[in-house]
Amino acid sequence: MIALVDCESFYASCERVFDPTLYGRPVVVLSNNDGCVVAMSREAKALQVEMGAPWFKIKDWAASAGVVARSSNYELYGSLSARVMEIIGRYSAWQEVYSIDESFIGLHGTVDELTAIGHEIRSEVLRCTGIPVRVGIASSKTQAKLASRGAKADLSLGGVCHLGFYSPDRLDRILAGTSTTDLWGIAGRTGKRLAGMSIFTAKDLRDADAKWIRKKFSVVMERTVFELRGISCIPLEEQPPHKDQLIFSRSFCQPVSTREGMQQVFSIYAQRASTRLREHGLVAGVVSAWASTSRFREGEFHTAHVAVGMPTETDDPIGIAKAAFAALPRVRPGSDYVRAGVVLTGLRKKQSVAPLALFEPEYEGRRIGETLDGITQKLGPRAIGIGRGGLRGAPVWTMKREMLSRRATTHWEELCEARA
DNA sequence: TCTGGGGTCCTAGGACCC
DNA sequence: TCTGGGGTCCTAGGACCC
Repeated sequence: MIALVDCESFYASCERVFDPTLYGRPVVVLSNNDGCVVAMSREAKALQVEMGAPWFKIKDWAASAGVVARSSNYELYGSLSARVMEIIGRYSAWQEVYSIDESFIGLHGTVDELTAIGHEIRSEVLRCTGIPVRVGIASSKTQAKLASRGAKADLSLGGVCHLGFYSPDRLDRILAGTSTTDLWGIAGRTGKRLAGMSIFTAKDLRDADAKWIRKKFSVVMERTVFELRGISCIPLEEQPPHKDQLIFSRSFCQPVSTREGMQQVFSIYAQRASTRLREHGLVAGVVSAWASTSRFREGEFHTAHVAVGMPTETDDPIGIAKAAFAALPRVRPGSDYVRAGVVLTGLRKKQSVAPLALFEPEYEGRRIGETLDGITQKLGPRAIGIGRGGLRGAPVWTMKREMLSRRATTHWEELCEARA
C-alpha cells in the first residue's frame, strides 16, 4: 500500500509554529515580491480568498477581514520540511519526498493497522515539529492522493483516510462525486478534452477503455486510468542522484529597461545560481538566461533568451555570468523587463579529479565560488558581488518582502524569544 | 505602482548514423 | 545512383505539479 503524507496549509502552518498568535486566524502567505497569494490557512480559505490572487488587489479587503499576511520565508519552510520528512521516513523503508510538503511512503498491513499507523504519524509529526499533516492510504499514488483529499474534506476521519475502508458501492459514489480535474495529473486543459468525450468524473475515467485513452491522450493518462482501478503504475521513486536543471528566476519590483541594468541582474542571478550549484555539489554544462516583459501590460510580450554551452562543466560564478551576458544583445533597450532568470542544465556531480588544465578556463583554478560563499555566509548576500553585481547599494529592482517572519531554525540571530 | 518560482515528464520532429 | 528501415540523440513545446 502507498500512503501520502501531506502537510496541512504548509506555509501557513510554518508561520504559526513560531508565532502562536496566528492560530485560529486567517493567514495568507505571499509569493516573492509580495506579489500574490500562494498559500493560506483553512480560515483564509473559508473567507474565499483565492489562490493566486494579486495581493495589491485584495490587500484592503483582507485587512478589514482580519487576514494576516506573511511574505514567503523559504528558508524557514525548507528547514521545517526537512524535519517533517525525516520523521515520516521513520515509518517506512520506502520513502519518496515528493515536494516540500508531501511524501509518499510504502506500507504493509491491514486496513485497521495502517489507519492506526496513519494516526501515529500524524501525532508524532505534530508533536515534534508543530506541523499538522494528513495521511491518505490506498493501493496506488493516484488513489492515495484521492484519499488525502478525503481526509481533508471529512473532518470526522481525524486526518487519516484509508480507501480500503469503503465498500465498492461507496467507493463508486466517491469517485462519481470527484471531477476529473480534481485528480492528480489532470488540470484544466485535459479536463476540457475529457469532458468533450463525456468523461466528467473520476468514475467515468476509471471505467473508460484504457487503450483508447492512451491513443487519444498519452501513456500518462493511461496510467491514471489503471491507478484509479487500484493497479499501481507509478512506482515510489528513490531520490534521484541529482536534479536535471537548476533555475534562479525572480520578478523585479521595478522594471529594468537598459542593457546595463540587465547586466547587473544577470550578474547577481548567475552568482546566486552558482551558489545553489555548489550547495548540491554540481557543475553545469549549459547556461541559459532570459528576461521577459510583462504579460499584464499593454504592448507586445517579449522574451530575450539565449543558451550557451560551456567549454567545460563548471560552477564558477564568473564563467556562468559571462555566459548569461550572451543574452544582453537580445535585450531591447527601452522595453520594460519585469522578470529574468538564469537556468543551468547539463548538470552532473562535480568530480574530485580536476579536468585537464589545458581546457580549464583561467578563472577555474581560483576557487572564486567558494570564496564568495564564505563571505556571503558570514556577512549576508549583499556583502559581495562580482562585476556589476558588486555595485554598492541595493538595486532598485530587488525583491519586496515587507512581512517577513524570522528564519527561526537556521539563523542564530533570528531565534525565537520566550518570555515567562 | 503592484500579478511567484522551481521543477518533471512526454511527444514530435529533425539530424545523424548504420 | 537510388532506396528502406531502424535506431539514437537532441531540442522545443505542451501539460502538469506543488
